[in-house]
Amino acid sequence: MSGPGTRRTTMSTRDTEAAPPYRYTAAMAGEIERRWQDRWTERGTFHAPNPAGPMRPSDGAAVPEDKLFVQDMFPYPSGSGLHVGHPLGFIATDVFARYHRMNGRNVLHTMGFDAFGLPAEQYAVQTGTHPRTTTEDNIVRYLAQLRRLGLGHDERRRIATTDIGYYRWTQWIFLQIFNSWYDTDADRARPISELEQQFASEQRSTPDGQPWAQLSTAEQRAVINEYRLVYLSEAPVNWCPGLGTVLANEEVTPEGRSDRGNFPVFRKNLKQWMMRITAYVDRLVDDLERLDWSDKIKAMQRNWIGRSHGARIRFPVQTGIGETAGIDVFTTRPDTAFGATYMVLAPEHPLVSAITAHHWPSDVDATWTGDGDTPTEAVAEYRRQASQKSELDRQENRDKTGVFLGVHATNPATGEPIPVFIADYVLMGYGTGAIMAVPGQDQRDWDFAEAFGLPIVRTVAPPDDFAGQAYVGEGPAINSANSEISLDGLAVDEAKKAITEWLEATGHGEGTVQYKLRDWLFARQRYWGEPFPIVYATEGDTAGQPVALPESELPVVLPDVEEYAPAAFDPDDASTEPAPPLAKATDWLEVELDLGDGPRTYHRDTNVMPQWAGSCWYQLRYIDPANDEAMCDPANERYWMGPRPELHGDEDPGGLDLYVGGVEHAVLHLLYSRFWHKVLYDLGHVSSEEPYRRLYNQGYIQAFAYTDSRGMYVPAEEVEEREDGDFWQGQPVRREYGKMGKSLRNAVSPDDMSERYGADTLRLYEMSMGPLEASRPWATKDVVGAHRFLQRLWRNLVDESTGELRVVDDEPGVETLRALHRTIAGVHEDFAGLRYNTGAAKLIELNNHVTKTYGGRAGTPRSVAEPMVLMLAPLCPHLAEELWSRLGHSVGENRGSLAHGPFPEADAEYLLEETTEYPIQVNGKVRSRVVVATSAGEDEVRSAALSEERIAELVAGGEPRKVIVVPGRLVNVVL
RNA sequence: GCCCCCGUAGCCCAACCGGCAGAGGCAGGUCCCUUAAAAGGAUCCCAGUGUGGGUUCGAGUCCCACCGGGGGCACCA
Repeated sequence: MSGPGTRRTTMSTRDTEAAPPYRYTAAMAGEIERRWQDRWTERGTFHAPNPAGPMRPSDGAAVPEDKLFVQDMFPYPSGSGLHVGHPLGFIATDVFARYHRMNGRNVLHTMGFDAFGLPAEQYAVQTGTHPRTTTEDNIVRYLAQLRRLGLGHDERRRIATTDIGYYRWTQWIFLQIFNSWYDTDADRARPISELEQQFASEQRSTPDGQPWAQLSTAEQRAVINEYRLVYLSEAPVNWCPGLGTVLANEEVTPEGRSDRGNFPVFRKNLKQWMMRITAYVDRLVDDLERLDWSDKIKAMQRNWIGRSHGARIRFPVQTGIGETAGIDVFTTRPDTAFGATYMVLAPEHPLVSAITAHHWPSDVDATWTGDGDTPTEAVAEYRRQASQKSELDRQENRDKTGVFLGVHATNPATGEPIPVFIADYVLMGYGTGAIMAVPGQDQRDWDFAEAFGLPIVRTVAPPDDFAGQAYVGEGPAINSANSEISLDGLAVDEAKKAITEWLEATGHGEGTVQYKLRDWLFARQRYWGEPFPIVYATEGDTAGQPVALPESELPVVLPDVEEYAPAAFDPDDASTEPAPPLAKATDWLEVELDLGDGPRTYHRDTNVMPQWAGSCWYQLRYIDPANDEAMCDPANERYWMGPRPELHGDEDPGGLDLYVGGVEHAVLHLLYSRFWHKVLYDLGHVSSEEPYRRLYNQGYIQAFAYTDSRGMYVPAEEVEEREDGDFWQGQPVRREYGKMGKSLRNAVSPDDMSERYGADTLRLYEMSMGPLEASRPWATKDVVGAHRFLQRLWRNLVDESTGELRVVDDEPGVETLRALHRTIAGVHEDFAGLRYNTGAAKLIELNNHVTKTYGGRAGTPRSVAEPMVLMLAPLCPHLAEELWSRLGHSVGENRGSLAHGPFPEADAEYLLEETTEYPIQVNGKVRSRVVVATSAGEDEVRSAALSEERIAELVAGGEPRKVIVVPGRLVNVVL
């Protein structure tokens, strides 16, 4: 009889017979891991005390001055759970936190959830399940997966952005920003009340000059609203019918589609909430220099902000009805103004209609008219065509097109008339939407000039051997003089300075700075997000004006609604309008409030905040998660995040000590978060000027994926790698490489790896497969190497057949002590520098030495075993705790846990060898070697090398030209 | 098109300020244990650093050009 039951019995009997009973197997690892995870929870091992509030030390002791705040970019709890790529950063921060905790620092490390977001909402739309239910179920699942990895989080500090107790403070911060304005003189945000005082005391005059006191309440409010850091504006925004919401610029891809979901995005004029991030633009750029971030991320932020210095120049032009208007252009090259031979406006430029001529000049060039009978006609047709071009069309087709407006402007530098065109290579969204075209020094202008037969004048002399068209490099100015000024002969920088002074003196323009960054569109017409703490009066002269709720009205809780969907829109239908789901929550919508002028009826704002809101400030809530009085006690913020110039230099902006996450948030989360933090700093709520002092971007774990002959993905797990190729179920498959996930059918789950090897093995493998910042391929077959190492280490300390400790009190030999202390010194450096791959290699090397030396003896000397276990602990904490406790540390301080140390210190005595072997090179090639005392001076080493037999032979009695001695390294004899 | 990063053994990766190319793991070979097997033990094998120049006593490391891979930006005035 052979049923499934019989078979299983046979196999398990075999297993138990085969493996010694006390071997470190996956089953034993699992048992050890669960046991220590329970102990850590019971004992609150990773609870980090705060200086103030409920988390201050229970015995009244002061918190250690030496602290470390480590943070991961918190995950969105998706329905598909974690794959082995996700925890790479989580494990890395855990190792870092554990290492520093063992070295006596007070370490804050926890993890929460970025739990508002589209997937739960879309699932709700499909199934009717409340997004909160889906979200909370997913969080439970994530927590189980995270727990299994043995992450040493302070679980008291977990938050989810969807917790009402959390988003109450997100709303509070919104109100702080709403109730602030940017004082450009003081270069900081200030409370709105101070602006009101300035108006009331006439220290500041109103925009139209009317005395403040004569304005009605509604008028006063309207004036104030224009200054707020959050404001409503009617402007072209990114409308995404496919998502039913508007989006921020940062959420739209270069192809003009939504970052999430890849739906088409249309420009549409809508009234929307904006955050005045542009007020902080200079500080956001300049303070990058004070941050310990990779150059790559800094470059991406600088790029996005796009600050360029240049000048604004006004070109006079006659309108169609004979009036003089001015076309403002922005240029980074005012020095080339003498070479501006024509002008171009963006097709959407507001001046176009006003200045377009009614008739073509008699001598008009046929290629300039776009086949229109009149300029008006040609312009209308060109505008129509331009509006229909998608972003992609624009990028793919870079042939220069445009039409002449039939008018000329005057180049203020030369005084010459120059023709004015519209062309779609000039964008309305950047600068002033108009350019002076300088074909001699700009390739785009050159291309257009060639297509339209326009004159080209060089104003910078290219080098003699220059063979290109437009010349954008350095060189002396030429052809650049009028009766008042000459730039000729000046270098580019000098010429810019000189012309800018002349422009300012003559009123033709002025030096200015231009940015690509635009204000942050902050509202979403979705359900699953934070409601705005804003209401509007329904009657009276202030009706329709936004009014901030007082703090006492917080939180504004998200109401339940019948329909979660914003509305079903055709993703390609640009004519649709946002229809927020909250507008349908009628009971919630209307509210009776007394906001200072008696009870009145208000209706609530129906927008919700974007997902980025909650992640803008979560580090502050980790610090003080249970605080009901404030988002965060200032004493706690100062301790965990305050500047420490004595450690980090005078320019230290403060912020948490290590932030690890993927590079994909370079211009979204990381920019928004810095902005909010700076507002909070200006308003005095935090002592740090930046949220994240040090940022480290981990690489991605990718994996091979396989497609069959039809191009369909097959489960990567089941693919056989053979010498003649890769096969799945006998058929050949093609190998690809990409992100791990469901769509490529190549995801590997951490639970599965824990099942097969234990979480410690998984942790060790992930940390040793390469440097943290590098992306690399996952290879399940390699995991066994990490497991074997742990088995060997276990075997060096525990008898596999009896379970007895095999550790002796003998003194280790000097070779072993040298190996040990070299390892200790190296591991310290590697762990502190996040180089876990080399740290792990050093531990394996030491263990190999121990195996070789003591494997055949009665046991491993305790004085080697203990430090080895302690050094392993940050990487493989469960196994290390288990061995540490078996080594007899089960009682006493820290109740036998090594989580708080000690961590071994290297003894300098064993780091230096008594003798050093020097390789001896002759003309750069190693010919021999010689052993001398480490303490030997250069001369001794030199003579030892020269008197070495083979070298003496090669030198053969002559005088070497040169002998180079590199102390501790080598000797090179040059003949 | 422009900018940044990376090319070291069959594979993943080490190599400090330029100083003996190899720490570690996978795969492979041989042997041991074993009726057999491996997630056991021992041991061995493997490249001259993408290519071509240059600087240097000496280059994986610095410089130049090119090739290949990855990423960012892209008609930004």
